[in-house]
Amino acid sequence: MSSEVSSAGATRGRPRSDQVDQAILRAASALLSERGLDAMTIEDVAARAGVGKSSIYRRWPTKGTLALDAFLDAFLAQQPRVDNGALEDDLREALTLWSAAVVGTATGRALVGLIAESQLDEDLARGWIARVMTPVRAQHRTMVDRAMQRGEIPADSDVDVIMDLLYGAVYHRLLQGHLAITSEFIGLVARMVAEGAKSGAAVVR
Amino acid sequence: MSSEVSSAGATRGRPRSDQVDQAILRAASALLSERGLDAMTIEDVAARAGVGKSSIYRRWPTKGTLALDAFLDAFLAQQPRVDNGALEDDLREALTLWSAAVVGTATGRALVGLIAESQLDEDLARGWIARVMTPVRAQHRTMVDRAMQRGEIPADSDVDVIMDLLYGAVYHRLLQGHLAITSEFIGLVARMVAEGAKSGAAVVR
Amino acid sequence: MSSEVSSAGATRGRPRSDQVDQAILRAASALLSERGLDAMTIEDVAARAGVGKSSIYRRWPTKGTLALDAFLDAFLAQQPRVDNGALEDDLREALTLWSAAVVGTATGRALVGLIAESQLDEDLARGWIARVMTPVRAQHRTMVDRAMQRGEIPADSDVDVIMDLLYGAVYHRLLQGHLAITSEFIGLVARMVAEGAKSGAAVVR
Amino acid sequence: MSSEVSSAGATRGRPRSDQVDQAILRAASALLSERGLDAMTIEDVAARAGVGKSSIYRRWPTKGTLALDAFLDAFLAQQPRVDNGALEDDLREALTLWSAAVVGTATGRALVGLIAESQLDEDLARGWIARVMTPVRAQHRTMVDRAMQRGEIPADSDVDVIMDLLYGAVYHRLLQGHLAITSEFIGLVARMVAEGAKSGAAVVR
DNA sequence: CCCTAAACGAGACGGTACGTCTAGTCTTATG
DNA sequence: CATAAGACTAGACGTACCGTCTCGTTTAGGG
Repeated sequence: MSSEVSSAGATRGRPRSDQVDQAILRAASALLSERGLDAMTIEDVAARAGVGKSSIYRRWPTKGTLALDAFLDAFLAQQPRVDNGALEDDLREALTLWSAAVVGTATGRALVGLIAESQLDEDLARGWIARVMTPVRAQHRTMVDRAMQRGEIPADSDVDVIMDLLYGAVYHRLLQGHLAITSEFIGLVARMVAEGAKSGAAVVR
Repeated sequence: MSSEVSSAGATRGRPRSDQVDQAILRAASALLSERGLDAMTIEDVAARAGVGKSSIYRRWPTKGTLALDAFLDAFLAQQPRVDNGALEDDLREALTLWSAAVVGTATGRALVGLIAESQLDEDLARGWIARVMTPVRAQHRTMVDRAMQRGEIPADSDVDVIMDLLYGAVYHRLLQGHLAITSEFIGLVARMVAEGAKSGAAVVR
Repeated sequence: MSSEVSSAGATRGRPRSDQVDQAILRAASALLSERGLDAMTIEDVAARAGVGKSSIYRRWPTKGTLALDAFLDAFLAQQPRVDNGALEDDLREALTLWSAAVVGTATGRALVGLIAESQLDEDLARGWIARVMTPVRAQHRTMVDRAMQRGEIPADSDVDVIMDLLYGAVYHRLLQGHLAITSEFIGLVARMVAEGAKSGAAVVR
Repeated sequence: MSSEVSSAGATRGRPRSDQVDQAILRAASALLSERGLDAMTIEDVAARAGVGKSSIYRRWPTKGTLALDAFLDAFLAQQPRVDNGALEDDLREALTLWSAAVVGTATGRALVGLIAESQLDEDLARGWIARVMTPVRAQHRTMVDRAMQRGEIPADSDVDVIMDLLYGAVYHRLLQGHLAITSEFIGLVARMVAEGAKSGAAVVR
């Protein structure tokens, strides 16, 4: 978000300080965890980082985009690859790891806040898709790809739909809060999605 | 939300005016549709309704709860019962109706804003579950109940999980915005959920 | 400046609080004396008065107009009438009293700051003329009027010019700071203006 | 102001560029005329001159001192010597020329802004006296000196007082703005000062 | 002819105050 | 008592400049 590749080699003027980058991200990350996105103000971040407000606005256009970068520091590579040889097992394990990272944690509260904020902040919405959704889906998509290669599910399955069902269910409970995300729930979701996929239901006819 | 039953019959002083109730709701509803929840300020609602701010705060504790009431005016009974004799058809039709009401409409924007806001406003979160989630789910749950009675799916299926998969998928795309909600998508979701349910995957073992 | 006569008797809404008025003026006055107009910030005034910034902006459009009101509290009626029976004596005493109030005092620094600020703030410039220049000149003008009635100076003298010469000289030294305002200087100024007036030089031919 | 004589002959390193000097002064002068001293920011001057901010700060400690140099470019030698053989005539002509240069002109606005700023900037105040007041007064003082040599006014008159009366009056109207500077006003001022001086009123007894 | 120290442009840096906005509460006069 | 109006404290917003500080890049003199 803050990275802008200089087209030419023209680096004129005083270069941005990495220390400042780090100080801001650390402060933002801390406040995000402690108080949530809503209570994280730019002014507090600046004060906590020992930085002028303009140094923040120079780098991030909105609170959300800053929070996204701060969030990624914590969320980075927290979703490891899994491979159990069977689709249902892979799906269950992926969901279990996801829920461990997210349910009842500071990371989870930050994630929910970012989704809420991204409804209002177009920059954030784009960044969210590009830097969270896409990588995480790419990572998890390999589970489904392997199942297709194994012949466990049809080769022409719509992977996106499978992943939307899988993650949609847990995000739904996380965001609406109408029911708890238990291991039983995760087990049922994984089994249903796997069964549905095996039956060829995800093939576009 | 706004109704507070006076415990005794003691109704002293000037009674609350229904006209004021209506004026506030009409103004809130209009602003909600026009500009979204975030840009709908209590001050604007008061001005548009020709009402003092305190008359709003007397009735609703937060912006979100007011917006919820305003939203329900529009959303009320917009989700009709369907019955086609086959689970997949019922699910597809329900999703289709839901998406027609929500995708790209003012109602949809309001719905998304309310979900976002409910992450910050506990009163709203409770109201949202009680007054939107619960009724809509109850209404749609009958589709699954009928399928169980027909023997189309196992009698001990976990209906909540089925519904979370069904609605989770579409809410996911609505909130994350990573992919469009097309009729193909709806078709695949309905088919996969129906197939998964039929295979007995939703039964708690 | 802050007084606005309500055209009708319509006093709707919560009335402005006199306590707030006083608190703001007291704080502004203190800061004006301590640090001068330039270092007197609206934020400091609000903090010192225990008042929201908007309560200041509601009353005064600019820092200058607030400072003017604060200044008048201190300057009010500090320029008493004098009457010695001879124009030169009157002029000298008036200048002496003025310089005592202004040279090397907090009031003087405030006065100089206000004149400087009034070059940038049209509202303040108007207020300064209406509420400082005009009253003070009216008060001192009586000295010249009496001299005309006595026949000491021609009856058709231009009183404005006489006063501009008198006060112009001391303001000049006060603002330019090129030379000190001594009692000798004041004596010479008073004498020259009195002599010039007696010689009929101030009569428009 | 910008000239600093190097004590030894040690002029090592890259010498200051005259082009830069000129570019800064030209930009400052333009902005000073267009928008006044208050709206002339160092940042704008640098941008307009195509110069780094540090090149300005290297030469001038404050905005005021820069503005003074910029002002002098325009004001330089704009106040020519006059000699009519009679004090009153000389005074009137000097005031007339001064008012032509200053009343309602960009130069006048700059002058007023500089006087205002010099109340806050000690460096500027010193520079103002040394580089504007003193030269202009020295120039105009010759009028009074000639009158003394001619015997038109007493030889022991206090020339400073005479000049403070003369210029005090017009500066007063210029800065306070309570009354216009008309040719009638100038005529009366010149006559009164001349008459007062002739009567020996400016002699210290 | 190279060396080196200062000037140069650009622009980042920590600050500060601005004037605006909204929140939610409080205080009037009027119904 | 409810109401419309609007003042109240509080505090974040995003902007604008300040005066200082790094950068990489000239540009001259002195060796």
